[in-house]
Amino acid sequence: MATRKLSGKDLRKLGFPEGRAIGEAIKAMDEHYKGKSILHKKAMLKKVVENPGLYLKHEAWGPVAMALIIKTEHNETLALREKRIPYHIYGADGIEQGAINQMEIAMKLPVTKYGALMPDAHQGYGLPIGGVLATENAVIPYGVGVDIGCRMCMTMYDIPLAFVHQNTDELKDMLMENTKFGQAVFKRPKDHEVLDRGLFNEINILKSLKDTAWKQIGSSGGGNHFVEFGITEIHSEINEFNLPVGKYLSVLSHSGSRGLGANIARHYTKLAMDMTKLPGEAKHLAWLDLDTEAGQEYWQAMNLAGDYASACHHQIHDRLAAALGEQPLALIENHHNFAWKERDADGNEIIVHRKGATPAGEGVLGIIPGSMTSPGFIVKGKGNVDSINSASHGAGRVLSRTKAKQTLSKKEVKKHIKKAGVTLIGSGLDEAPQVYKNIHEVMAKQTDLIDVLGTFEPKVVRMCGDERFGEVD
DNA sequence: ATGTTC
Repeated sequence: MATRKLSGKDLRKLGFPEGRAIGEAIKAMDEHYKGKSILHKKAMLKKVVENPGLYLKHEAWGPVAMALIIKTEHNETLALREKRIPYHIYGADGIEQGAINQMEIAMKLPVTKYGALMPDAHQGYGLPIGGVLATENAVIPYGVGVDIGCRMCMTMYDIPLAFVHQNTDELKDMLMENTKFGQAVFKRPKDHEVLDRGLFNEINILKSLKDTAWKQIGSSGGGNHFVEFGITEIHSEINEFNLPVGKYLSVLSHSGSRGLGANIARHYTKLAMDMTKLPGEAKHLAWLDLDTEAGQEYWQAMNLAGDYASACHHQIHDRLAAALGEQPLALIENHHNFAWKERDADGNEIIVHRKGATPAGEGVLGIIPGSMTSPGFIVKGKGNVDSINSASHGAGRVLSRTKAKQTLSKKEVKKHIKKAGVTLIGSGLDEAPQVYKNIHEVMAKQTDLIDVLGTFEPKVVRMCGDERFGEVD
């Protein structure tokens, strides 16, 4: 039987309204009706569009039915508050206007209770990167971000530092063999408990993502993600790791939840935008009420993506620990791009979105990376209410990716990296050290938010991209 | 950020 793909036009003819239902139906046919005849598909689509209520729990047609029903029931646009709630900005003089504008809009949402802008802030989608937003009983998918549960992880080892200087090539080989960037994945992915979670079989969108999750586990992705060897220096005799003051060979990684988190983010953002219509300038800040099924689903899926991101880091560090032939002395990990249930000063529950911001509650440990040629910092939160217990998640960009490619020269960047004594695999001009703010200046803006326990100096770095670019001549 | 447009 001939089977061609049905187009959006075909679906409109069958009575599908403009909007997300068409996309969901095309996806459902791709996933569940491949090989079925055109007549069969059309008959099924007609039944769903005429009576979506019957198909809400259907494995294949549930998302289509949901999109059809939402389309017809929720259409009123909600108004923003006339006046924004006041909020703290850390290091306003170093933050681009676009990021501040986005934060001002977020502070006018009817669900917003508190907000703060971190010193590494820059413009993003919806909430700026470096934005912290506390809401009441609502979660904003784009307040969390696309790379759900993206995080930092560091392990420290009892290995003489001379090893770093004498065995650069060996460390490079370890990174080449034990990390995967871009589209690359491991031929034999390691199993992990997170892949066995029942949730993968309970939520439709997760069913379709389980395979991707299995394939990509332990990989790093692209963009600003990295895995690097470097030297950690512990400054204080009193530290959470019970380590003597001194220097330690360390592994530092930055990456997130890969395709799993990206698809969860995309799916629930669309759902939120259908359910919560907002004025144009605020549309990407659409939220899901936590009392709704969609809100509960997102919350569970977000937490799963966070656990998956953690599992990826642990596999990266497990592989490198095995390559080094040592067990780590200590492990530090913290995530950003996430929403947490916390309490405000009055004891009320708030939903705290940290989109590119580090949790910094009292005594909470975290890592704030600089760039590949400047130090990162092991920090301990002070629990400052004005920042909603948060700090920056890095130095922040000063050059956009496009600007970086236009203005920087490969030769100059390579020279700068070589001069810093850093060995680089991969990367590109858009991730050159020059695209980031001076980390020392950023740290100076947040002394009220965190204490510094130690520093990390990158030595052998791997990022996504053209391997020949990173090679030092 | 992402098998980078339903």
